[in-house]
Amino acid sequence: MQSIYKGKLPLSPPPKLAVISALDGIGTLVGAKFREHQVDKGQDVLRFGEVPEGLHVLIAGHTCRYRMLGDGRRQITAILVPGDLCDLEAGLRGRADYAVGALTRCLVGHLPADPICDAKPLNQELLAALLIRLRRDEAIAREWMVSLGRRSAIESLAHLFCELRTRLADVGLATEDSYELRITQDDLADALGITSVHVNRALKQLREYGLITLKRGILVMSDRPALEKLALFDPSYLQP
Amino acid sequence: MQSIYKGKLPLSPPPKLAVISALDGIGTLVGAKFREHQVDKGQDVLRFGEVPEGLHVLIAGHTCRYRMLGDGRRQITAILVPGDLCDLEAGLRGRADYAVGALTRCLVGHLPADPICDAKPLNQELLAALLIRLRRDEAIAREWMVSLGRRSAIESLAHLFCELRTRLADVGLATEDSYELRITQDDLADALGITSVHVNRALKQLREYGLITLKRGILVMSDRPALEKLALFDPSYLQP
DNA sequence: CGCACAGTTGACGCACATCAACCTGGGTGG
DNA sequence: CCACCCAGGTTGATGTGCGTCAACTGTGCG
Repeated sequence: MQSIYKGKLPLSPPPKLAVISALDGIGTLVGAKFREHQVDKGQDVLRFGEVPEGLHVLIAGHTCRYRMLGDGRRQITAILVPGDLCDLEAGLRGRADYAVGALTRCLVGHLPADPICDAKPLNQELLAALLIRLRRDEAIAREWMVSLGRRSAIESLAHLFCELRTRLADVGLATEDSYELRITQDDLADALGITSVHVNRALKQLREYGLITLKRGILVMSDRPALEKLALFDPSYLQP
Repeated sequence: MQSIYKGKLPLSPPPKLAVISALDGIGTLVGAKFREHQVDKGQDVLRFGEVPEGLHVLIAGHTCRYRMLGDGRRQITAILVPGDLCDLEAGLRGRADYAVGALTRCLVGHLPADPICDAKPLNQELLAALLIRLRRDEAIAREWMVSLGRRSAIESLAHLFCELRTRLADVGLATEDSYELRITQDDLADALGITSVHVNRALKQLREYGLITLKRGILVMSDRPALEKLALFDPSYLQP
């Protein structure tokens, strides 16, 4: 595991190979030219209601899908890791019913034309690969609903840490028990449906239990089995 | 709006025409022979971890997707209405990471062979139709996450009622302000991530505010605009 | 060196959970 | 046809996990 950011800018080469290989079935994309650009923390990759042009692939950093309620309440509905498609199904048709924002400074690949809808005849392999990703996204969404509805704050937090480790390990960005996580407690709170104050207290608990340490953006699972047990984590939903 | 059930058995013809027409793009399915069978309340249409054979279409009644945690906690991750595919993406490959259960007695259509994966070359229209449904399912899941994480109990309940009205109206099973809803408070609780006692109190509040009545399985929205406002309901996520 | 943002902590309040008792209506069987 | 039965609904009393408010502390960056 290496830091993506040395100093201010992500000038150290992001681990592209692993990420690109994560785009397995979407390999055709790699052939296509896609333009990389940097997005600052807090910026939107896709605004709510926008009709996205093409596809956005996250290459380095973390983005999220989120929705706002009129009075300022925010719910993050997905946290994306390198190799993920930010606006997976938004590109399929119509305007997005969610926004995509950057949780850290990140590097995003942009494919201007939409290769799914534009290609005629439809690229079958691409479509199949897309279906697999849609399916995985939905499985993750289901698991988040379980956390939001039926897990306690500390269980939800532990579960999120376990899920992210698995997903990051899939693209070579996590070891067996650690990874880089530079997301603020405010953002974690909006993902878990609680307040940042309570995220802080739950983190403290996990630390006191000797399950994790989280310092300077590096998460270490000191006792991963115990953490997974506390979280009621069953990774089968993440398998292809 | 007519009752599906007269007496004990759903012998009155379910509103098949509307439901079938809801299968728009999946019209090819209608050509195929699919076997109808009845499922009693509480029975599973698909068990957790099972590899589903073919597809299940809900024709009458309500089913749900749900997940159990080891200690008995349950979270319903989707409520399905006639015209919906119960195991939409489960059929695409592999074992289901959720179960599908009947919330009321229902009528389910079963297509034994999987027309998506088996057909070679892939049926493009069918696939496109399936993508649209996947996309809608995911939009609904996102909105549920917003409810679970950021709406109060009464707002979530109101929102669910609004969502179901829209979805049922799409298949001709709801008027502008009423529909049949024979789901128990226990099931509503597991969908909303709260307890049935609290569902009861939230319902009482909505009744006292003059927004709804719910008697003998008939939900009437006495003041739909006010209900939608309370729920922070924006139906755009349900549009195709 | 100091600003600004993120994290930390304590006191207190509320939404929702828990427990337990009681009600209600429609289905069933004698 | 009535009397029972029991799942589901209703209500009150009390407990608690998380929210709110507010002050303070670290830490990275200009």
